[in-house]
Amino acid sequence: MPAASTAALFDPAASAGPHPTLTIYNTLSKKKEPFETVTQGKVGIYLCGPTVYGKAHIGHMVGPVLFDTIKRYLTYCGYDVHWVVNITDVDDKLIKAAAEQGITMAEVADLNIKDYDDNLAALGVTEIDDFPKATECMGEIIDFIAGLVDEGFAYESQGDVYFDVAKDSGYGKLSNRTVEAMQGDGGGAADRKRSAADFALWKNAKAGEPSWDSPWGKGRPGWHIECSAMSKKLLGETFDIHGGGLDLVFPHHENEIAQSECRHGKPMVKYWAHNGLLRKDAAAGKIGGRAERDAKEAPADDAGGKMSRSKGAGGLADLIAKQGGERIRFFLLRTHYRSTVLFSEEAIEEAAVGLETFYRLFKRFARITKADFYGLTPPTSRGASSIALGDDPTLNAAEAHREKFLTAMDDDFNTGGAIAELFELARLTNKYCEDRKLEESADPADVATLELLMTTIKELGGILGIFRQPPMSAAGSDDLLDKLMPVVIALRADARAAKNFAIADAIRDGLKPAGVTIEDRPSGAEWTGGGEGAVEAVMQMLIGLRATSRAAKDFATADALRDQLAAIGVTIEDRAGGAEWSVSS
RNA sequence: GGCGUCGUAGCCAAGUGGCUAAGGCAUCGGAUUGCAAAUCCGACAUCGUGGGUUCGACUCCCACCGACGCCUCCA
Repeated sequence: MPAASTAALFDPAASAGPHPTLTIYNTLSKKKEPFETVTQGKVGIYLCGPTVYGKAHIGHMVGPVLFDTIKRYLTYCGYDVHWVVNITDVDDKLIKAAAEQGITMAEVADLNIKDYDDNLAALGVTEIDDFPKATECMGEIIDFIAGLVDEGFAYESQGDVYFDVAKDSGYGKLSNRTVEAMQGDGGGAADRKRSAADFALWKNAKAGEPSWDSPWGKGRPGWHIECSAMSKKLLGETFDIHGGGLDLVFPHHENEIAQSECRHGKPMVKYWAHNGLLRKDAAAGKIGGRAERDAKEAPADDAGGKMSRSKGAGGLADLIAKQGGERIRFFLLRTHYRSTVLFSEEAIEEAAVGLETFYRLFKRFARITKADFYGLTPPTSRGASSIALGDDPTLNAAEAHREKFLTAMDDDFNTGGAIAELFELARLTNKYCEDRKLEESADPADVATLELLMTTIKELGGILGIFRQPPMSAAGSDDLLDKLMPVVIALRADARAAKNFAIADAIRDGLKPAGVTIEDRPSGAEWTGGGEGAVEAVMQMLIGLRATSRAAKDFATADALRDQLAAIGVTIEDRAGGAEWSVSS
């Protein structure tokens, strides 16, 4: 691959022209294009964020996770990236929600912004530079509209201001439609518009609505204008990448282009990048879509089992609390961003099985080297691989996988293809540990090689925004379980040493209902799992084991069990109807 | 109706005009293990249907079938 070396050498800060290997799909041209920035070395990204009238759903996270990954990758490639995500905090639905809840629109917004931020943090979305709110950019918005009116691209009508679509010869180019083909009836404001396709830049305030002073009287901005005004303010009149869900192509982004390009007389955006939408199942529409909302608002007639609104889906925050953000992020990144993804908890859990392979490898690394995977510090730029090609076939293979990972990312951010290389790297590393029997003895050279392999995994995982820190355990940690398990393991080790495999196996099997798995290692057993109800299940297993031992007159085991539990403050009392356990504080 | 996207093994999912069609999950063998688990090795697809272009297509074109999105708020 001759391209790899030149790609590694390309320095966006120092070199002009397109990136030699990186391509990005552009919705406007409908093809992949070489990536070339507006300003040498710098990238401006604008992502349409949420309208914060309600709690976020999983669909709202696709764009942020994707663009967080894109920013990480571009930064890794040497670009100086500035990423903006806007918050729409003035809108009909917010006004409605405020009225229903008896609080102000700003309070509705604050509540939901908090929820949104928490969700982003949990998914490892940490790279957003600016979070502008529409209400905080009112001056820029009004100026923008005034400019359009002055130049004849917009007109006032009864306190509203509309964009005059007929004045924009390019209108429809993003969503590939003609003004004639627009079938809308113009909505409720049709009588105030020159054409049904015209859209509101400014809406006259109705009584009791939040409003701002403007040259056209009190009112508030239309939906699309804030993005034109805020992107101009923060990224300039022409910037590099504009993102959002595919459902925003029309009318939102079409209207943004119309406003900005008529106002500035130059292209607004170089690359329009749209992510695919999430669906619940093959026959359902997108998550959070109209069909879903209609179902939610429909009267509750559970009788027929219409659609799947019952199954305790819970909110996004609940999902994150249950699954953990890294699983969700990994799940989203497995699929190409422009694809539709069928979303379900089962699908997340299946993806999580693969993720566990990495977590086990991290533990294996710690076992061998006594070092913490999360403490490794990989190179942060593309040109600086930690691996130098040489005679070691394992390292050479690892570097080849690294190159393939980067090639996949270069190809329109193909995270799915990139993840495959991560698995290859894990396999290679496990095999290295296996072949060299590193768990038995590892000389410094072996450890050094192993560290290079693990560092590469950390480096590439970091680009995807994963493996940056230990994942939160699925259901929170449980102190008592942490104390209990060493006792269980010691008990089992004794049994194994005494070749009492019946007891050893009974312990391991008895742990399954608790969701706890034991893995025997030369260096001792390790356990994973747990979760809600695990402590009770483990205790019941121990109580059962003790009863069995006593019945078999194996008082040594029974007593050892009770004594060791007592040592950690857990007492077992034998009662007529069975044993009870309690914790002394 | 208009404009788009998509259809790859049991499931999820990359990718390519000709070289072994990635990877994950599941399954089945083998190594390893007291037995397991984990790990490693191996097995497992001719790419929706029908045509066309081509020396050659899963990859390009056409038609059809099916799914989904947008055309109204929407990540």
